[in-house]
Amino acid sequence: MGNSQRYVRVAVNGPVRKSFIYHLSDPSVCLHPGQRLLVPFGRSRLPGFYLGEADKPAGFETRPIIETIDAESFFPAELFKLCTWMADYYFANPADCLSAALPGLFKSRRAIQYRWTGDNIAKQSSVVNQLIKPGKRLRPVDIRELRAKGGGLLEELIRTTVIIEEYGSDDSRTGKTLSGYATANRESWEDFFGSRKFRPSPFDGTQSKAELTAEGWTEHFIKLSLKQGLLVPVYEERAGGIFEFVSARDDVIDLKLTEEQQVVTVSVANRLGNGFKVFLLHGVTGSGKTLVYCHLARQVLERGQTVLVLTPEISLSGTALAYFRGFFGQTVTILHSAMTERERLESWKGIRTGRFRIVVGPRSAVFAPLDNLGLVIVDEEHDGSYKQDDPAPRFHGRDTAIMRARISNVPVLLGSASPSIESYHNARTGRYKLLHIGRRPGKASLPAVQVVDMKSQQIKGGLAFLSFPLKKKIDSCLQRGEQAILFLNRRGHSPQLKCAECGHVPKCPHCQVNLTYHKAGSKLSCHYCGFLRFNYDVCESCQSIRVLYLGAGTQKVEEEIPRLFSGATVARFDSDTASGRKNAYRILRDFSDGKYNLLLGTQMVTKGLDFSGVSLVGVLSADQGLDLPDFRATEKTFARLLQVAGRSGRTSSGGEVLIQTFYPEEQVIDDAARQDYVSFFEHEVESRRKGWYPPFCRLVNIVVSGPDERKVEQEAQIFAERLRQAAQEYGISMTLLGPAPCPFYFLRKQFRRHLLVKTKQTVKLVGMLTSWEASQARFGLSSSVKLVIDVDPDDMM
DNA sequence: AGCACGCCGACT
DNA sequence: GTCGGCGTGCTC
Repeated sequence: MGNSQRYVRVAVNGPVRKSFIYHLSDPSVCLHPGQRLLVPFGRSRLPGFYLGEADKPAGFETRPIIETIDAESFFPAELFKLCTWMADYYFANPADCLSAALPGLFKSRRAIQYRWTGDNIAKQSSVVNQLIKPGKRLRPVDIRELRAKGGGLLEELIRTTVIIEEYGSDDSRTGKTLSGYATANRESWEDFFGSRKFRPSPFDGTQSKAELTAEGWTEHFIKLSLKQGLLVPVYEERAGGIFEFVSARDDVIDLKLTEEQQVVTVSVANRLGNGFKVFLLHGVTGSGKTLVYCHLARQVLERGQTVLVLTPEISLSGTALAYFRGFFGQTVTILHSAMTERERLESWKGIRTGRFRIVVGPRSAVFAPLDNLGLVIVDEEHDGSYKQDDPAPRFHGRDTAIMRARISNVPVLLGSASPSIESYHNARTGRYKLLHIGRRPGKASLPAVQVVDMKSQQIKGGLAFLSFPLKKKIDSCLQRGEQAILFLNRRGHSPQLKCAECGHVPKCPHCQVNLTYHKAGSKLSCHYCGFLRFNYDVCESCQSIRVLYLGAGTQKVEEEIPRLFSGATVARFDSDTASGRKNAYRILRDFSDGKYNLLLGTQMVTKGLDFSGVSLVGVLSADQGLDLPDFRATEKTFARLLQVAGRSGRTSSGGEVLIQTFYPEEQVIDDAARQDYVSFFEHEVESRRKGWYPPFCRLVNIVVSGPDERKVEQEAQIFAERLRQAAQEYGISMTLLGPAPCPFYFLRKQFRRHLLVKTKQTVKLVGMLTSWEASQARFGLSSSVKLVIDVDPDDMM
């Protein structure tokens, strides 16, 4: 052997953003980029991704690959290229990027399962006290326990086949998903629960586990009741899956394109098959962008190619989805956050095999393994949910989609009623081709918008959230038998509790932000970390019972509405009422069927909803977020106002919108009221130019966090200093701001400082960071702090 | 991320 | 004297 060894580069998941070199014990094996391999890593064995061949490394001995996990690579060449681009651009671990492209059921670490075999019984009893059932899976606790005993015990047990490892590349579970439980035996109910502290009533129909938990059931009681035969599990039939929530609009296929829509369609269609180009479609709300997408997609299919369509996160509402289903029936698949892992896997397989030729989904759908791509569409391209910021890779779905189109050398169409400043700037400067639709089809016209100054218009002694003009409008809307949408970007009951005697405000012990009062369950909740506190009746500081409930969230407004409007039936639509896959759909369907005449909600009501009965939209407060230290605050406010206003009068003429604000003189409010995007853009782009923000530079946000504030500050300072030096050595010109406390400087028990880099040379900067980190683990920072690097952040909170 | 190695304080 | 705290460094 010796010199004839074959060496390969492998990426493994985790915070180590570099590849590792192994040798193959069988040099004749054929590997493909992205193929999964099992490798020894430290004292454990991990799945990794094959990146390519390598030269014999100097300075260390390589270890051999244990085995290949999959017989082939799941990454077509173009997709592999996209993932490595993502790793390079967003300063991410290539393994994390590749993992993000695979269905959850494949996900590396969790895919490894351990099972007892029943071999070597003597050995078992010497290590584990409990009785071992052969074939039984080890629970995570068991594995942790074995690891804790140390000395390579787990490895030893694997070597002696007491335990076997399984690397599922596919799962063998039944297709059934548990949807909840039903009451099975009412007669014995009283016998069992009669003498207990916990005495639930039998219930009709199926209750999900979450619903039962809300009523006080514990895991323990559910298990006991199943054993006693009081409850039975109810499984969901998978057939149909997600589509039961998205009814196809059969009528759309016959809709004629308007002249404007036709022009746009032809412009993009002419580019099909002629290489990469970015189009930006600026179309007013309700202008029928989705219809344009469908017509284009049809032409792509006719050319024998496939289409990738990205939509913002929670578009379960699915106007877009309903259109695509109506047009393309079974050739379109949807990737959705509400899908089960199993459904995702099915969908993913169908895309690979070519059964589905159109994919509609949120940012993660950018990885859809489509072959022979012909067109990429990004709907609502300005939407913040395209940026992933929590787990790495912290990528931007829209920008990644553009890169995907570039790699496949096909056109990409971005659409929005309020394009991001970056995209519109690119269109203005000629990098993108600008297309425009200025009119709604048919008789529908843009709604009339009125701005109400809350400084003078509050009902005296009444409710702070409702002005007299809005009250009157709602009254007459309901009298006409029409529907209204009320938008309030704040969930819960009261965002602040305050002691009337000492002024004390209860805060989250982990995050130092005000706790929001939720009436249901009488609890205080932290909207950042989920911290809960029950039964806060007396001030924790002075024991006074005079606690004031300040401000208004959707819950409080919902509660006040019946008193304010006789005959109002209100549906609340926020993440508290619309959680779970069915609730959102149910609320929207009922509103659409006219069961309610008011829909009150947060962000969620602004996106893509299409109700013909709605003639009034009330924005209870336009100002939320305007005073946050966020360079995108204005842009987000404008987009939100335009979106929500667009829900009004979508089929009839004469829709109305009323915006309540404390800043009626602000440019952004005025532009939103006139629905004048170009005016808004001109002002905003000028302020970005002056402040040197994107699109005139790019941002990299670096967050240092940890439990010890002094340490965090100290390490952030050290990092800033070294970063400055390194940038100088590499000849990178940049402006470094900070370190400064993050806007939320204390979250989840962690103190946070951030550094903001403004530069035109992100690629060079990220390259520098990569080689720095490769030569010095964790950039030489103490491991008592965590470092997160976010390239092109959406916000810097 | 894990996990081992190593150098200082509270115990038998 | 040793058990064990968690700060530091490494994983091909």
